[in-house]
Amino acid sequence: MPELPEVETVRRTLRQLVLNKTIKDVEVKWANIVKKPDDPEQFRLALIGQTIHEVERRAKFLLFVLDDITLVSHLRMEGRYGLFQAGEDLTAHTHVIFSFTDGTELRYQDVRKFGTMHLFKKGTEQNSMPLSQLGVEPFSEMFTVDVLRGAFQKTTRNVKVVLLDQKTVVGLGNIYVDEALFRSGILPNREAASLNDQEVVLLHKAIINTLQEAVDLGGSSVKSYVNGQGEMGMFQQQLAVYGRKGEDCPNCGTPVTKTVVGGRGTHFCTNCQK
DNA sequence: AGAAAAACTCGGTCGC
DNA sequence: TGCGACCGAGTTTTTC
Repeated sequence: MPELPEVETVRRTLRQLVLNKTIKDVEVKWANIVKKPDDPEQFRLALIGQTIHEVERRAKFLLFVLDDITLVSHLRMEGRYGLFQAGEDLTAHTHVIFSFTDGTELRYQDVRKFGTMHLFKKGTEQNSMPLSQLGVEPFSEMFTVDVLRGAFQKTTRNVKVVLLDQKTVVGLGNIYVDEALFRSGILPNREAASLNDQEVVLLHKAIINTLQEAVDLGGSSVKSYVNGQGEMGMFQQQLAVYGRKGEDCPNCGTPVTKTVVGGRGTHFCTNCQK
């Protein structure tokens, strides 16, 4: 579930909790979370003694910047981080534990075990998967109307699929794609190349506004998401169509429709979106 | 080359 | 109640 607003909120809340802490030990309880290096013991040894200098975000990835390595972490559907005291009872689904020298622990919990962690020599993380193919950040000045228009014009895919593809603009997932398309009055299954200039401008603005408002409200707690301090987000209350099949469109009152587009559950208003 | 499809990661849920 | 099939989100890999 975590898309850009949720990951950004986790980053901000977690940052205050772990900055300047030094890793004393690491316990990997579910090895498949760790994708690089292959061997969880190498992962552990590389992290011991490292201090967290910054927590950054790229697309939907969290980056823990350490002394000379970067830990790249993706929460996928239900991954979450929390700070605990050493010795506190282990909560269910705890798969990786970072113990700090001050007696606290950063624990990674993930019911689905879909999350991933990669270690890189600091500065090399952008050059290889999973970060190397990512498009522009939506809040960056690099995200222009022209970038969006260019991506739309060169494809036969529908607009929702293009927006979910992280190679153009990053950070949108199923929730915020549906919301941004609703705000711009565009049907999700429209062929991307069929959008006119005005529609691209509206959509560009809607993407930025939707994500920014969601960040401002701490993300959307649709299923299990909480931030680094265990708090829920508030943006789920602002969702116009996502997860609201059959409910009244907030704009016109028409019941919200749910279909499948690009293999994903897709919500929209047949009256407001063309 | 680009796009579509499949694979991958799992526990929860559904239907029989 | 048991159990296999299926679902889902985001990404990577494979196939077309």
